[in-house]
Amino acid sequence: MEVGCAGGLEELCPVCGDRVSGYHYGLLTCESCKGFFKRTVQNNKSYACVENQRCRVDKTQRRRCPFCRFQKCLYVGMRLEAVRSDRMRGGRNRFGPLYKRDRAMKQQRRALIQARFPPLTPTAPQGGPPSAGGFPCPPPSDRSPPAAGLLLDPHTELVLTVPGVSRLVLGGAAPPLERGGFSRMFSGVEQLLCALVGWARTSIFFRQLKVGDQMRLLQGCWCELLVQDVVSRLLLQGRGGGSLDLLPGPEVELSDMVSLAGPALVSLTQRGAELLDSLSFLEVDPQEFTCIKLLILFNPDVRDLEDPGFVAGVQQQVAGVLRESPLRPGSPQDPGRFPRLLRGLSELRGVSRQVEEVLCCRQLRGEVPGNSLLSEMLQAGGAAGV
DNA sequence: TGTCAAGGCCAT
DNA sequence: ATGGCCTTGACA
Ligand SMILES: [Zn+2]
Ligand SMILES: [Zn+2]
Repeated sequence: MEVGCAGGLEELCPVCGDRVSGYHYGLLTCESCKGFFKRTVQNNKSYACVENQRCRVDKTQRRRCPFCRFQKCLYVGMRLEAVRSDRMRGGRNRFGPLYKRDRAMKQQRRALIQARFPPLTPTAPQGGPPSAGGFPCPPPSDRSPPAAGLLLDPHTELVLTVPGVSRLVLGGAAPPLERGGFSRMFSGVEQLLCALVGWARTSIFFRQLKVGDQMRLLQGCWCELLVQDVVSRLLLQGRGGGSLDLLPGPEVELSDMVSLAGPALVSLTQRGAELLDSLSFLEVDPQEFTCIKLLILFNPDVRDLEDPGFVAGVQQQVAGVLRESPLRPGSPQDPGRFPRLLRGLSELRGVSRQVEEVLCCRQLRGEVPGNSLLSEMLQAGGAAGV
């Protein structure tokens, strides 16, 4: 458990809460989680959880369930790529600059905080906000414009470029499925998933949840977020140009697709096309897409939430913004628009279920690498019965 | 040349 | 299998 060294950083390991010993595989962690992550990835170990993937991982219980420990490692952002397959020692990797920036950021923030509050600052993020009433910044009193501004986080406009995902998820399968096709898509999905987790964690409401609830929400909606992200990117990029060239997939004939990928992907492709059609007709704008993303994330129906009331509260607020937001400055509010958007959302959920099914099949065929975020998400979803 | 994250070692 | 401590080595 680490011999105590005075002074040093007062930072805690995001996985188990033990003392941090430096940057390891992408972020500050303790020595034991560093070793655990290394062993797991190097030896390609896979664990099973005898509970429901919800075990507490802290300094005293971290050895009890390696599955949940590793799941948390991935969740907090430890990077598989930082484990060297050639086992080369020493030197620096491509995360060096990231560590440097992170250090600078922390120091800057520390200085700022100390300047403001000389003696105080125990750095309290929040315990558990009660329910509906406890929103810190925006009392729902104000009218729509400021509320919208507070709800939308700055990462909204982040555009992720993930080659291959849009075509494979919504546009059917690329022909060379057997060699490289899926693994290319997998890596795209993995990156996107990682980015989506990062996006969620920038949300101020999301950060007020306990980590357990954060994970439960993401395990419940990762695939919907994935689909939504791809859809919104296609629509926002495609507007202005010819619409939706990507859709049937320029390279693959429908008949080829049936023989190559089976009917499941074809029906998925068609549903995806329908979804894109209806949303493109609605001309959903980026702000609305962000609201939809938040509605997807804050789903109070997810099982076993510790604080479903808070999640429901956020959901209602976001829905309110979406319902009342003044759309284009010129056009009047259309009272029928909000229901149509919700209808689109439920279509999206249907597509998501099919995508998840396809990915799940891939996993059963052993095509999804273990030790991946995608694999963890699929396992959690399957175990929960969704 | 010092730094410090990667991998290795080995008592527990 | 775990985790505290050791060695390595690209980069500044
Ligand atoms: Zn730890
Ligand atoms: Zn567990």
